[in-house]
Amino acid sequence: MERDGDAVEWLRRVGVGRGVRVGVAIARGAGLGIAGPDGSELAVDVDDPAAVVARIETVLRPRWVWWSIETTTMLVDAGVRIGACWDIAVVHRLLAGGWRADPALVWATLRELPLESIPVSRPLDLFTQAEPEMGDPEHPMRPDGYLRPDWVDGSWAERPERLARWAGLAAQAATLQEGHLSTAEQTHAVATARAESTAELLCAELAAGGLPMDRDEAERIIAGFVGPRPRTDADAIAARRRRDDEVLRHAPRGAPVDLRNAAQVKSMLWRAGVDVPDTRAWRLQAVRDHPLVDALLTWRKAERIATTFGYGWIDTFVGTDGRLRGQWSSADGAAGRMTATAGLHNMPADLRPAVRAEPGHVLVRADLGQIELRVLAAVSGDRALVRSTAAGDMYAPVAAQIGVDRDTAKVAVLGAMYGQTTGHGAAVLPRLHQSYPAAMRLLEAADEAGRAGRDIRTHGGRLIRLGAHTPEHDVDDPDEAGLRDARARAAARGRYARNAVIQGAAAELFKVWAVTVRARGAELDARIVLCLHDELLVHAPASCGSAVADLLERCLHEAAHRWSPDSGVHFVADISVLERWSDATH
DNA sequence: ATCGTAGGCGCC
DNA sequence: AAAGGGCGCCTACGAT
Repeated sequence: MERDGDAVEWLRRVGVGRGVRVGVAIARGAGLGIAGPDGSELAVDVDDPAAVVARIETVLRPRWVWWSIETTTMLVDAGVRIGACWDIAVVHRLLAGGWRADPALVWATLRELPLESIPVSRPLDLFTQAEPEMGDPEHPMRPDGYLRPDWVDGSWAERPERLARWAGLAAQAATLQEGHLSTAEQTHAVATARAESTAELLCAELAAGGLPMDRDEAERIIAGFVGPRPRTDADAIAARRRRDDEVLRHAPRGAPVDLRNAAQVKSMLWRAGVDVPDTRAWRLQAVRDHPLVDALLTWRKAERIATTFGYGWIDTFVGTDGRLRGQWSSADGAAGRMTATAGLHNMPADLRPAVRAEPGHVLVRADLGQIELRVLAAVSGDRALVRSTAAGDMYAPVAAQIGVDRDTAKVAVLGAMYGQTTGHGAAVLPRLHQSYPAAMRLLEAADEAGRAGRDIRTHGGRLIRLGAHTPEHDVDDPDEAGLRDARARAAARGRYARNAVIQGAAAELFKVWAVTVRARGAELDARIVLCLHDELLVHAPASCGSAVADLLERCLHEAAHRWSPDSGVHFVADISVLERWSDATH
């Protein structure tokens, strides 16, 4: 191991250039460690490790390898703009499923050591003895192959030499992970791993940057639903009372009703002559001509604003700079879609006029058209379905092919992807099978795996864990209700798996698109400010609006090619340059 | 008092 | 015969 020296020169010497993986470990106040592709390590004792990383990034543009989100956050907070990374925790979740992805588990998994025996550090007390040291405590790995618990718990960050070894270990872990990905049956799992890693970086930037909001406009919209901002608690209670009374004055006389209690609402409706199995909005919509029901539905909408997207929401999540900030996760625990808190992913359409470009800027919005159906074509390779992706509106050729109207075709296709087999769609399901056999087989195979409790992988190689669930035939001696229950659960797992292969693959393509836009948009000063499953919102200088729109389109085709090079599937996006998010013609 | 669950609803 | 997936966030309620 070397110490200090010029990091850029050292990395050049060990063969690092654009896209070459470089292990890195940083800790404020303790410097940084970096590791080259040949296994050599360099310890750098500096006060500002982020600045060193930034300089290396500018000159060499490597692919940074790190253990987890802490490094990502530290660099983003320091304002360092990283081009490409390999996030070991993110790749571990992709390969192995589950959420836990700390270095001890990742390393034991990669070394194929028993996971039950991963050592943990226990505080010393009267009943435990200090463990005898195994091997050299200055090295992160014990002779038995496991990582030292004290290193995992944070002593890797104590000195530059340790940081260098930690970085070297990260580089080794990434190489092992790449090996596993390459031998998986998925051909493009390595590309997915890279994109998923960089998506995690994008998430840190989204959390730091936020979504530009027009606070006054947001408050105006909220006021329209729930009245002006209450000045006192008594004010708030009175306003709430007034909203409740608008519903209750239509209610039959009798016991007082708490509108926030579904059971009481249901019985109130029954007393008013409305008999419903539950009080969900889509069910009540059918009987909206009843004044009580209409008042209740109006109340629910306002209540949503009052409780979730009201003044409190603004105060909590919109900063003084007018940016709405939440936490972002690059892959949920199920199929791997991005998630966000602070209402970023479920902001009511009514509030979207308040999402607005800053002065001198525009929002460029792009959303993918029929992404799940196109993804189904790509992952199944169904020849007929792939051909129909040439159309801007895929449902047109599909409807023509199976001989039904467009709406029926759409319901049938969505039903097949989500596991719904009743209603209009189910009737034409046999025709879907006839016309698109490979696509339907893929969905059925996933469904079957889900029912049987067999793990599956998405197109990009993400493990969907299904094995922890008991298959129905394994339940011993069930009673009738128990059997019905077990079957219902198995069917639910089937639907889950059926959906996961599509939703998960769509999420992978989306992230490749997003990180491509992130990379190519930098020179236009275009920043992604929102990712919404099939939609990107980019904030850019007004002079770049049309250039960014073109970029989004080009990046989509580049991403599709990278994610699924030989599928021949055509992806489409609806792209517009806007001042407000809501200005899009929809 | 703190926790998990259920019903509900927003978005995709 | 019947069966729609995911997420976050709210409230009420029952268990601990």
